[in-house]
Amino acid sequence: MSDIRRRRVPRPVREQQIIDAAIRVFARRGYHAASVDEIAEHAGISKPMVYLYLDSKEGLFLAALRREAERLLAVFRAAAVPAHSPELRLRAGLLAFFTFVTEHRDSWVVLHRQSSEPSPAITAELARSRRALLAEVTGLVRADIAASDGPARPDDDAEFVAYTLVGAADSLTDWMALHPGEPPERITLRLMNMVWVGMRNVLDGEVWTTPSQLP
Amino acid sequence: MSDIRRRRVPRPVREQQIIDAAIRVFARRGYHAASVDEIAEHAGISKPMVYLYLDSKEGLFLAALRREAERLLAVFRAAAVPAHSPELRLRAGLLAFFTFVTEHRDSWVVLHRQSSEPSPAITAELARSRRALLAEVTGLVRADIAASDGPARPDDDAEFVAYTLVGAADSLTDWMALHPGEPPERITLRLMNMVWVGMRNVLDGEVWTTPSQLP
DNA sequence: ACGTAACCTTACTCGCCAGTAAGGCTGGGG
DNA sequence: CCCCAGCCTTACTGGCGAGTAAGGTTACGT
Repeated sequence: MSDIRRRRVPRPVREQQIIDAAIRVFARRGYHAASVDEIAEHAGISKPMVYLYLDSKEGLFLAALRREAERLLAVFRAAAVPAHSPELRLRAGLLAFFTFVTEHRDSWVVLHRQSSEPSPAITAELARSRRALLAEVTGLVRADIAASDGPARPDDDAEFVAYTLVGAADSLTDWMALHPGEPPERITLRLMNMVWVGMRNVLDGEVWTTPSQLP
Repeated sequence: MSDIRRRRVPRPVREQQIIDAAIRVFARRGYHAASVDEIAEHAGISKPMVYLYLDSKEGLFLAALRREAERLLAVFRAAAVPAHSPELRLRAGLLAFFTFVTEHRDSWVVLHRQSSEPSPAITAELARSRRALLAEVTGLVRADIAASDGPARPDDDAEFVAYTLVGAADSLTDWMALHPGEPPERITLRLMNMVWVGMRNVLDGEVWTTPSQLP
C-alpha cells in the first residue's frame, strides 16, 4: 500500500508477513483445506518462498501457532499482575482475554478451533498452548486459595475451577459474536458476577446439596 | 465376531455400521485427514458401498453428525424433565451430558472438535447442533427465571448464562480426560456448586462490584 | 563497477484420495 | 429351480496440492 511497491523485502519482515497471511487463511479454511499457494498469494509472494523460510506447511502452522499463543499469554500475564487482589487479578485477566479475542479473532480461531489435526506435532503444540493458559489461571486460583483463610484444598480443585473458567470464557467468545455491541468490560463483569461466589464455594469446600431428595 | 460370518447385510444395518465406523475414524483423524477407504475398511466393506448408501464423504459426515447430535440432545432432554425443580433439572441435565461424553467420547469429539471445516453445509450443521443444545439450556435457565420472584430479566441474560454453562461443561470434558477416576456425579456436583449461586446473582441483576478501586 | 548473497519466480513432479464404471455373487419369492 | 433385486467387489480416472528443480534479478558491500 505504500508509495513504493516494495519488492525484495528482508527475510524477518517477510516471515512475519507470511505468518500474518497464514493466520488469515488457516482461520478461514482450517489446516487441511488451506493451501500454501493461497497463503503465499496473500503474502504477496510465491510458494517456494514459504518453503524456503518456513520449511513445510506444518512448520508454517506451528510458527503461526507459537507466535499467537505467545501474544495471548503475554497479554494475559501483563494484565493479571500480582500487584492486585485475587479478584482484581482475575478480572483483569478475563478482560485482557476478551479484548484479545475481540481484536484478533483470526488468531483466536487458529489457536482454539483446530483440534484433531493429523500431525502429532500440531496436536502437541495446540495442547501446550492451552495448557499454558490453564496453568496461568490455575496459578491465579491457587494464589487466591493461599490468600484465603480456609483449609488447604487439594490441587484438583484449583484445576477444576480453572477449567471451568477457561471453558466459560471460551464459549462466551461465541456469544460475543452474536452481540457485537457488547464491550469486553461488560462481559467480564457478568462472568465475574456469575463465577466469583461459586468459586469461593468450591475452594472453601462448601457443598451444594440437592434442595429436595433426588429422583 | 458372531459365529456366522455375516456377509450380505441388509441396508439399514449396514448404514449404521458405516456411520459407527465413520465416527471412530473422523474422531481420530479429523474430517479432511480421514479417508473414505479407511472408514469402509472399518465397516468391513469396500468404498463404493459407502457412496451407494451415503452419497459422498460430506453426506457421510453429515449423517454421522446428525445421528450423534440427536442422541446427545435426546439424552439431555430425557434427563432434564420439567417435573423437577429448576436446580434439579439443571443437575440432571449436566449429569446426563457428562455421562454421555464419558460413554461416547468419539461422538463427542466429532460433534464438537471439528470447526473450520471447508464445507458450508458441515459448518452449518455443526452450528445447528450446538445451538440446539444451547437453546435447551437457555430454556432451562429461562424457566428458572420465570419461577423466581425477581423482576423480568432480558433474554440476553439467560443466553449469557447458558453459554457460560455449556462452555464450562465442554472444557471440563478435557478435565475428565486428565482424571479418569472421577465419576460424572462428582463433576456435576462441583459444577453446580460453582455455578448455582452466581447464576442467581446474574439473573437477579445483582452486580459484582470491584472490592477496591480499579487500577 | 561488479560480484555475490539474498531475494524471488516459473514450471514442473508425484502421491494421495474422492468419486465411478462395470460388472460379479447370492438368496428369497414365484 | 431360476431369476432378479439388492448386496458387494476390483480396478480404474481425475484433480488437487505439497514439495522441488533450476535459474533469473536486484541491491549492497567493497
